[in-house]
Amino acid sequence: MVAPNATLAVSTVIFALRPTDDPGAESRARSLWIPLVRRLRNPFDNFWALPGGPLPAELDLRDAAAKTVEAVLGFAPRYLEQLYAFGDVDRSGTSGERVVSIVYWALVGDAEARRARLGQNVRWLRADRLPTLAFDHNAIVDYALWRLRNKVEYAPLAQAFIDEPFTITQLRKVHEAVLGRRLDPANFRRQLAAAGGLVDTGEHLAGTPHRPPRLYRFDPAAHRIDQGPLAGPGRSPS
Amino acid sequence: MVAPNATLAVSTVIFALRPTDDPGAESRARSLWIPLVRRLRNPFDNFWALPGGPLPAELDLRDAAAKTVEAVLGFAPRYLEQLYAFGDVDRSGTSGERVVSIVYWALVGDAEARRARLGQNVRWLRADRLPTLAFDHNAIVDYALWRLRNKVEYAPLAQAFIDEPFTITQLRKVHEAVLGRRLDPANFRRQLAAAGGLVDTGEHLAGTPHRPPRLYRFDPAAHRIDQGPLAGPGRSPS
DNA sequence: TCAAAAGTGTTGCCGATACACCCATGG
DNA sequence: CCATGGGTGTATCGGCAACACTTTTGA
Repeated sequence: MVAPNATLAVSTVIFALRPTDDPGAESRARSLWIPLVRRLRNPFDNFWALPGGPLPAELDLRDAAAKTVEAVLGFAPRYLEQLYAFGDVDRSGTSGERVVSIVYWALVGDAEARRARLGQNVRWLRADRLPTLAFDHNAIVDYALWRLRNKVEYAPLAQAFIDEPFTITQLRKVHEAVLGRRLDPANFRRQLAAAGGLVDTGEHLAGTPHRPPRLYRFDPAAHRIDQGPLAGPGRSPS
Repeated sequence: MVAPNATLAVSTVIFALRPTDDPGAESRARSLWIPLVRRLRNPFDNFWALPGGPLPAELDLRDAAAKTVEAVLGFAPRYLEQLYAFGDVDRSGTSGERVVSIVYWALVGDAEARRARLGQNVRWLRADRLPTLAFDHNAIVDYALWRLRNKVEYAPLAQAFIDEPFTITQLRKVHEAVLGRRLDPANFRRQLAAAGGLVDTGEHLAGTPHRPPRLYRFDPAAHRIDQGPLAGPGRSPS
């Protein structure tokens, strides 16, 4: 038997799509936000930090991350994937004890995030305009953002942000918010159809000022999202 | 201060290219091999396992993985990247204590691997024909193999297996061994040139029974390989 | 009937593949 | 001069981006 040799923490970068809330932006524009927790002790007292904590002995890593999301927002994430393990000796600051953090990233639904009641020391902050965070958390968020922006282009992640049924344009707006650029509606539609898994409900969204768009769902069987090496089938070894 | 809550281990999947050593195969064919360590105690007594051990308090995660390679083979890896953190509660077997393993994967040079003197309880095994290993190590190796085969197609990994200078064909043979399929020599050459970083030494390899092929190097400045979120520049956030 | 979004069609470009072909050397 | 691998050229295919165009609704 070997003695424990470091504190193991699990933290989570939780992404939600929320109104941009910017003086210059359009009123309906949305962007990526992250809930962060204010630290109440040193090191980094009063700095914002990723939610998380020591790994509970009875939980798998993934379950610990899911539990963090529940604790912060009150509901489960729609998507959850391990990001990276950060464990440099000096990452707790010069005087702190050594902590190895296994970081997950999560996506939560639009409607749920709107309803969430955040605790006293929790606040939503824009993912791309963060202040200096505690520890190495700025670098961690940047990496999670990079991963999200990459993966959304080839995996069906965007569906996690919105409810079913949805219109193609709603899904496109999610992609545009994540990627930060406009996408061609015609080509987006074709790519989406080619990827498979899209199911036409036959219904249409009413009340728009223009032609009513079709409403779609995703086929739950097809295109399950890979969330790690043991979650196959998907991109992982079969 | 929080009490340590689990044993943290670092293990490494070390890939080397070695002669296939198969009755049916061509004499010059090569394939992927991994050094494994025989366990000398329960659980999984006498099973083969990935090299590694508890995280030393004074080492970064990456350095711990590099040190494992040194300990097993006697030299440093040419490439090293974090693979995944495995930490399910029951992964140590039903009776074991909980261990969270942060797994790295490494590539080592051809010539160095040939010279390596393995210890008593270490042996090279074919990566794609492994027996049942200890713990969840079969799944880990499969995931590392999947990652290697993916990444070799878009990142300059193959150079890690061979010495400079090299011929295009030598590099192509590495790709073919890793991917397990033939590649078109003409197209491989063009893809490689388009990727950039290839430097013609102006010299030629003599002694072949046919037209002497050109010898190349890689430009060390260009195309540094991304080995994680903090190793930029590369595919990570800049 | 007009504005604007939904949805379809068409074209051109670029990269990858397949494969024809010439080059250079040892035997 | 022949066999063999080194190396270059080229036709074709398919995916993707750009954008023209038609459809459908509310106002």
